[in-house]
Amino acid sequence: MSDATAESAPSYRYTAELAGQIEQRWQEHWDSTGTYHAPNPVGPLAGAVPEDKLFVQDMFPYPSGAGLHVGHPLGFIGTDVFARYHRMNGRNVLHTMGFDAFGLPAEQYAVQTGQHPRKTTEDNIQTYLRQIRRLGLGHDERRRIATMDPDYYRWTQWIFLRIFHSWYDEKAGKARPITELEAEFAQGKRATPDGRGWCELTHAEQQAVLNDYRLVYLSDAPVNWVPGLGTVVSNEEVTADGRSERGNFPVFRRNLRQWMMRITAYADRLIDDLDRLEWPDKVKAMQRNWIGRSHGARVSFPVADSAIEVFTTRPDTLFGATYMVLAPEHPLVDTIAAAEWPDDVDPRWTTGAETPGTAIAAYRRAASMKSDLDRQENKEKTGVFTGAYATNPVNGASIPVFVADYVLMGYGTGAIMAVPGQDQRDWDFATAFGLPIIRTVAPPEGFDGEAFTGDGAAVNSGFLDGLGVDEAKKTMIAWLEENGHGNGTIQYKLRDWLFSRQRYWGEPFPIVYDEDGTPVALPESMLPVELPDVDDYSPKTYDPEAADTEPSPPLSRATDWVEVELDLGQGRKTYRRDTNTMPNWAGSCWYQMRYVDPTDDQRFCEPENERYWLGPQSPGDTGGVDLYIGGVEHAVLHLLYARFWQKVLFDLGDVTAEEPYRRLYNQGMIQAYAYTDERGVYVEASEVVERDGKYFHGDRRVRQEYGKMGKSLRNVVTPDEMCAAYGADTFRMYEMSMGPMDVSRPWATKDVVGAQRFLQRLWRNLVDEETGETRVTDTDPDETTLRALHKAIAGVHEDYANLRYNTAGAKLIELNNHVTKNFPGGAPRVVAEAMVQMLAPLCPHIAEELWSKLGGPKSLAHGPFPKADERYLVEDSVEYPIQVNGKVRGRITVPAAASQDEVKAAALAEEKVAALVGDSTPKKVIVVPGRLVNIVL
RNA sequence: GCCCCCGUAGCCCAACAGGCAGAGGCAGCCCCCUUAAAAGGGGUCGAGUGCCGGUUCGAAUCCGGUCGGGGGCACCA
Repeated sequence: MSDATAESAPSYRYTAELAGQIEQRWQEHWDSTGTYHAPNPVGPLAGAVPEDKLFVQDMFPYPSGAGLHVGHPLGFIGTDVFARYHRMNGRNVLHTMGFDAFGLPAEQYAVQTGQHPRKTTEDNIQTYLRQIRRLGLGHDERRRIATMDPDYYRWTQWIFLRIFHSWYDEKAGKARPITELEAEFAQGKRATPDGRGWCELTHAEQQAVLNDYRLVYLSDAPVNWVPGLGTVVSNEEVTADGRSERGNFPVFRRNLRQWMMRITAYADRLIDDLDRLEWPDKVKAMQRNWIGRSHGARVSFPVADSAIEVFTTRPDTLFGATYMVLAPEHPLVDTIAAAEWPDDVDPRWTTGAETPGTAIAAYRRAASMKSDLDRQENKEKTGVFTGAYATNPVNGASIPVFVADYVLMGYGTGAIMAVPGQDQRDWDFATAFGLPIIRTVAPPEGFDGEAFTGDGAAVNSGFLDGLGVDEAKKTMIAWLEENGHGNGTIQYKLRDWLFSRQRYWGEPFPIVYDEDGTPVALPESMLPVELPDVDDYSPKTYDPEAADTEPSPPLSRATDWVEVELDLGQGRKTYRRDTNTMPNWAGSCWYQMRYVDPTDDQRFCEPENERYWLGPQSPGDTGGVDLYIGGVEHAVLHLLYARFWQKVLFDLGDVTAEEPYRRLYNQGMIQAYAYTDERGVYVEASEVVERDGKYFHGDRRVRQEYGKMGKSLRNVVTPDEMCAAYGADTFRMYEMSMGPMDVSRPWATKDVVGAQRFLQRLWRNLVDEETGETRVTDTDPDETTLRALHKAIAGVHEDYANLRYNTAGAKLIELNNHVTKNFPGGAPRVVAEAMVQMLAPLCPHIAEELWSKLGGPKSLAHGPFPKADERYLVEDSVEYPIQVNGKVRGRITVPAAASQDEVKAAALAEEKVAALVGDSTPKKVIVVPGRLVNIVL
């Protein structure tokens, strides 16, 4: 048998080939028997549902052309193990995966090749499906969805209309149907903006009023226009240096008529409800930071006939406001600017210009030409005096008003009161311009910094003197409100969500415009509004720097589609369709609900099914997906938008869950080494060898880098290669044992063999490699083995439940090593069965195969899973290490039931310890039950 | 600049809630099987927890400082 070639491994050794056969066979079996179908309470997928359910979800992938590398499935396998563990323990588990199918790459490919994005995307989806099927993921494939399917985006459009037909009632603190607002106007319960009666307004005027309340509304406010992409993008899609996240093009602020989602109405709830979620602190912090709630006051500073409104978080420092600053774009700049400089003007304030007017114009021009990057990198304070003076309301002081670009139009009121004593930016400006600095909070003794931002007693502040910062703020706000100079207020960084894109490959808006240009919502019966075919998929793109260009979306050129004749209740009329598409985030804002009811054509999700899978599980619970795994890169965008939609639908009574994702878990990134040669060109990482700590590609010395896996770095390893070389179970086992799920770590192909060897050993303990027959025995395992077994069972339960797959795997290896060592003739049946059951969540195929070899009745997918017997978890006797002054000096073994005094006596009697203690009396003897004894001399 | 996370054998990682630093894997070393080979079998070696200080009978674990790595935000008033 052993004298032939390399093929001469025993016929039933668990090799990659055998693993592959087993895996394919079981995948087909699962498929054909619908093993992972999870029944719904009602509807097409209805079945008998256990009360105990679990909804596990992966952040669904955008199917890119490159397919998956080994980093992608980490989370997919993680959710699968979790799902399998709970399914085996009797829960009704919903786990599936769909595709975030709209997106720019397919559209760009279409622009280049003319291939319809749908075709590209469908092909890519097939690749993804092939790859994930090979991994043996237990998905309910009946629930697969793709956001580009009209059956799916019909409901995305439907939800858009629900939001469109709603407004936020601040008093009630929730969204309500817009018809109720309209009724309030019509009944005169609510005044129109200009005081006319509702009936006196034209239809278009009425609609314009309602537009200002709708949760999704048309706005002419400044948006981020990216000529290089030919589209606008949201604030969240603009990087810190003012460029587009996609394509890295310059972004320009332009006033364009666009759809906005009134996410700001939910700012408080989006922040406050974070406390109710089981999410990583890091993600919560990022969301809080993004929403940026700050408490403070609005204060009005009179200047000539008008007044400058400022927002400040430090009203307690008002007495130290020695000047004011307006953003260059602030509308009041022109109003208040003086015609001439005052006689004694500081030359630093004028930039040498003849008049304030010319100085301001020059400064504005210079500011507008500075890119955001320049403004950021160059923090030198610049500015120019307006020639005007404002009055500080607390003390009547006359303070100069400047224009400076360190104040941003986009935050607060675009104007500030400057308190150099308590704000470093103001300090810097004041120093550069020779402005007075008044401290209003006493810094601690020995403070040698500039602006002091800490807590302390108020000074130079009239009626605030002596108060701490918090108390002083309250007192000042009360004073401002009493005297009509301002009021306490809350400011947010969060802006409304720009919701239109000038692209082809996205959801069309279910909106048409009438002859007045008033938007009209299409009735539900006309959904979906399907994407028309076009000749040219590209929006008109421009020179990236051409700020003054206009968006021209591809749909606007589908003239037959744009112009429609419809009867929308006023007889047949011609309307124009909205030619924008929704942003890529729309489809992922609600997909968990469609997973629940993927084939329902009456509702986006049947209420009973929603309540069962996503509803609150206890009073105060937010509801939502039980476990949501994905990368931390979606911390703000997707997760904030999805929470917002969820809350609107909750307010409208469409869903019972207040939050989409009750528990969130971020998987770590699998990174990899990459190598560059002397020219800096990447070489194939798999061909690099290490010699004496140096790296070589052939004979050439190469340099090692560490980072993401990517085609351009030539360091991609695919799950396909790994499955071919080792089998899917080995690959799964390896990925899960590399470390905790949330830790990023380097990929190491050479380590995969460890997982392979484990499975081979386990297989060999149960199966004769020569004959394929089982070799389990019916002998009763000894006490030690039973203890090892039940300890493993208890530990593995806990590890699986807490996503600690690396330690669960280690415990299985440990147990298997015990079997190898103690049962060379084959594993005792009870141990073998439990081991296979415990292995199943991690390595489902080999577990199924072994289970059936052991005579298990059917698939292991729904259990059983072993339970630990308490009897074997408690020890009869315990070994105590004896420390003398904290160092281990000896050991004793005593019955587990021994009292502390008995343990103490035994410890002191121990030979080596007794020698050390000698005649002296120990100061203290500490007995930690079950752990150790420490004798302090 | 502000905020957050992480530093344990050559490498990836364990150590429940302060209690014997090691569960597991890779690599190394030794032995076995083999004409030979290894994705074969058995065994074995290996760090005092980045550094300094504190609390404690006892610190990888808690506290303060410091160094190194990673991430987020960034003229947000």
